[in-house]
Amino acid sequence: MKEVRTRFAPSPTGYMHIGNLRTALYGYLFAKKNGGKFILRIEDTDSSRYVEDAVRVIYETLAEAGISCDEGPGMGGDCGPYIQSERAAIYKEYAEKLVERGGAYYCFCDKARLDSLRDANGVGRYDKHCLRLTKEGVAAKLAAGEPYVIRQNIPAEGSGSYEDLVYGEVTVDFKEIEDGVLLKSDGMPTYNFANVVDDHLMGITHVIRGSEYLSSTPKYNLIYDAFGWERPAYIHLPPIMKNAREKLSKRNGDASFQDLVAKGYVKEAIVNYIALLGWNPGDNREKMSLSEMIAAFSLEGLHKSPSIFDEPKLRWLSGEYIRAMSAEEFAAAALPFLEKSKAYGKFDTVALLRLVQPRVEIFGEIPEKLDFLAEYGAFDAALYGNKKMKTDETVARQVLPAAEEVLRALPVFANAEIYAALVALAQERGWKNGQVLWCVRIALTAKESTPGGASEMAELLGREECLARLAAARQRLREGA
RNA sequence: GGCCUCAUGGUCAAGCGGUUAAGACGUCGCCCUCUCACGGCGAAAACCGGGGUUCGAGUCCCCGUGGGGCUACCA
Repeated sequence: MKEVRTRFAPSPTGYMHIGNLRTALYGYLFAKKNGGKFILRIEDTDSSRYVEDAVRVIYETLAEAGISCDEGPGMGGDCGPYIQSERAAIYKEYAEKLVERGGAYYCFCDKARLDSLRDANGVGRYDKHCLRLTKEGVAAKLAAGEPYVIRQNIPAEGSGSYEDLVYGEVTVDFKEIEDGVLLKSDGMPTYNFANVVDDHLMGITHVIRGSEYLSSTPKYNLIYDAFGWERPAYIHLPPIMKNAREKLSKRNGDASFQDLVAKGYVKEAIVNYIALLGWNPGDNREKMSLSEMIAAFSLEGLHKSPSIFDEPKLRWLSGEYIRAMSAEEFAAAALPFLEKSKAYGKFDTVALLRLVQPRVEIFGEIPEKLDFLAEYGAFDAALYGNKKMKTDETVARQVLPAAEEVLRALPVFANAEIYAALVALAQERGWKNGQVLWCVRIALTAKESTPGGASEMAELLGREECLARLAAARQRLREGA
């Protein structure tokens, strides 16, 4: 059995969007599942669309996603170069061969003539005008230096069929296909030609790409056939949608992998989630590592219909990853986000992390969860009111001074001790635990909800700060009365 | 417009002729609980429509409807 070789062939036009990344991921999973190779190829034949830095973004994104390439630009491999703009001579050579084999022909028509072939709606197809040129005629024009393109010679009759591994049999009538340009007048190939030549030369066995190529694949097969090359297996993938009618795209301002990482989603969770968009492992597993995905990957699990990117579910999965992290792993990943919090540096970092780990789903939530610690100030006394805790401003007026005394006298100022002391105080004075704990927590934090209870907040703040805040809160209550 | 293609809860998605139509996210409720969160339990929620085929159809076929794609010297 031949070694499986798949490729990811992005064009460097900007961001690496989620759909693209999923295509890369499936190509990688399929190759690795079958003990094969995963190749990266840069499709930059359209110089007008080249975006500076885009290649770097592709490398970085793949690396961050944990997808490693076996061959590619700067990575070695026997089928290079892996950047199409560096392969121009190869395409020219093969285009000329294809002409000799009758699969293509020179075309010298200018834009005006091409435009005249189209109706008001821009619909119309090339009329094979230049196919009628004699060999000598072509040679003469070439010698005269006339600009030209090479067009594919699509049969006038018949149809092309192939078996897509996810969509099944696809058939397209040749009369639906135009004699498209294979080699542009600037000497560069179009995607329609370069992808075939490269996939063949690079030994690609399984072409994995978006479903937008579903109906143009028959014309690629015509090229394989004209050269006498073996056709690869095709695996077309449905798009990932933003909603029912719009594709996820940079144009729509939708998040890229990098954007999601910047928002604080766990990288592994993003990769895990997009793997699940259009594929399932055959059981109910959802949280899977890359190696588990490789082991479970199968074409049977691929879906045909588009799927909508659901950020809430990604959030949940990211949260699952965060909760599964060790404290050290969490600290390492969370620190850049923690540093943006106003509380950072003012309190014990380890304690801050411990508070927040079970309470965030993405790292980006960390600052907002902790900022209040450093923003303590006057607050509405109505915050003391909570019907379930059976507490209000009046209760607070009694509780706070007593709590202050207890905390001042406490020998060890730590969570468990503080909690025990406050509960004991409640017992002693006939208050409900909640009345004491709620009032103290509110006085200490000025927040209705906090990432931790009264005793945890107290420990974090430290005795001195607690006493100061309690005193201040008590003072305000007095003024309010 | 023509051609290709898709169609199970709000979302992801199991199902491959006979099921009380899984599961997950989200939503709601309850429990746990020093608030929040975590965790536990539970609920509501789906086969796009119409024809066939069949004893029997979410599952097969046809038509319609709706979505996506292609129809470039973009990929």
